[in-house]
Amino acid sequence: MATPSRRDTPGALTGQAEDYLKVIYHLERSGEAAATSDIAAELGVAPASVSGMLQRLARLGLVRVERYRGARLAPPGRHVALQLIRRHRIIESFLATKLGYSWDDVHDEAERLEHAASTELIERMAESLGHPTADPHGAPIPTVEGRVDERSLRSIAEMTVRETARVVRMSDRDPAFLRYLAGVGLTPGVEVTIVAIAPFDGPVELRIARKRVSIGAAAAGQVFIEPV
Amino acid sequence: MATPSRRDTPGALTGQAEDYLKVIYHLERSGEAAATSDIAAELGVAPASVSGMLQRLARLGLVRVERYRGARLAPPGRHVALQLIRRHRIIESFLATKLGYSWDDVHDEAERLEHAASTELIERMAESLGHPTADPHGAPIPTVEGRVDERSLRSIAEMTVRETARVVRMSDRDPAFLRYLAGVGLTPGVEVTIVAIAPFDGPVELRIARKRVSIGAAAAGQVFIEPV
DNA sequence: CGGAAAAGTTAGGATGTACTAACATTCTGA
DNA sequence: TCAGAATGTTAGTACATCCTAACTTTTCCG
Repeated sequence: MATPSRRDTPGALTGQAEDYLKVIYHLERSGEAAATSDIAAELGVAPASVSGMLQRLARLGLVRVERYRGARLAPPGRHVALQLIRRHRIIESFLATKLGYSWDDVHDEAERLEHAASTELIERMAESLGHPTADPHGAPIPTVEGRVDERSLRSIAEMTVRETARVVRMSDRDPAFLRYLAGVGLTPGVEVTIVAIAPFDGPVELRIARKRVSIGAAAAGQVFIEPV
Repeated sequence: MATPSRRDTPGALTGQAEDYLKVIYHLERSGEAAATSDIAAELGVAPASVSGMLQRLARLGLVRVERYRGARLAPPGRHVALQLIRRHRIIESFLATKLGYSWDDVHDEAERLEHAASTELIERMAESLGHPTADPHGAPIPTVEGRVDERSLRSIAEMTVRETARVVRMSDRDPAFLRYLAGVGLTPGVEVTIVAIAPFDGPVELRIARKRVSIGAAAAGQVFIEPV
């Protein structure tokens, strides 16, 4: 009856500590070390809590911290983060494909399940989905070995007039944003052509499957594309 | 990125506290208040830890404790326990039916997921299964309102020679025990007829689908039946 | 360049949960 | 019945995590 620990790998971490590693992973993608205040903002905790946790994670060999200068993942920490991201994206795919969740609604559920699901469950889900390589928002799913295609993609905001490209992915964080995108027809896989770009960060007008839509510059910067 | 809390209902409990309520629910089915040491044994914690937790749960109005005499669930605690059991059994059914888990292997996974899954996920699973009323081990699934058919069933050990009955359920706790039962053909739904009962708690010989098998008295006491 | 603002850390405390050791109560059997 | 066994509780401690308040370091701008 006691809740069994999920951890199949040695060195059990709590879900909290795991979340820190995931956040550091994402922040670090900018190239800079993850800043204490950014981690705090991302997790919704006080900066002081982050300082404390970073010391613990450093003691465990999961991150390298330079005092006053932020944190970077050590290889074992990176591995944990990548497996968590794998879990997250497989769960999102499963919920959307097998349980009728809409793509804007899968994030929070996955955020909780990724800490509780066993590796066996994750792999069974992956198998029942035919081992997908991207989640419903187009984010690439790391392999069991921790390989992931993290090319930095161009966004719609970086396209030029008359250019055509295929939408690859978008952030999964804000359900309302995702619903908006789906509403105007922007989902992974569709082709878009830039019709016009208003100056001074103005809206971008584009064609999606014969329809004209106009989206704000901020939104355009959150939708990533690749050459057709 | 912060792990969102599962709790849709007010008064969030941790998974640990929830486990205590579930254990008390099961122990209380005997009619007696749940004893500190029994709760401790079930959860794998020290009796002192149970005393502490019972005080907290009592303060929250979830259990009623009589010092030195054990705990009983208060109505709100009973509700939490029943919903947890509903979650557990729906998850077990889902894993077995939709993800190819074997019935002896679903318990631990469900034990962790029941604390992390949202009510929405549970209801989507239930729906995709056609709203099952029993889990793979034959245990009844409480309704959303908290109703559950908890008749106390007779076990094979209480049958008499030449009597025939249908297997309804068995304990889901020990995977090896479940594999053994499946091996001799004892699964929910099959009919058994008692051929002989050795005296002094000796083995019970029975016929299952034309085959003769002999099981120990202890095992016979763990397999529950109803009249055909 | 130097002081104020921003960012980060430490100190000290709260909560939930666990432990062991010591003490208290209840049960049980001769 | 009553003493020892069994059971339960309290006290004191530990750890993970959070907080606020006070302090330190870094950054930035006039």
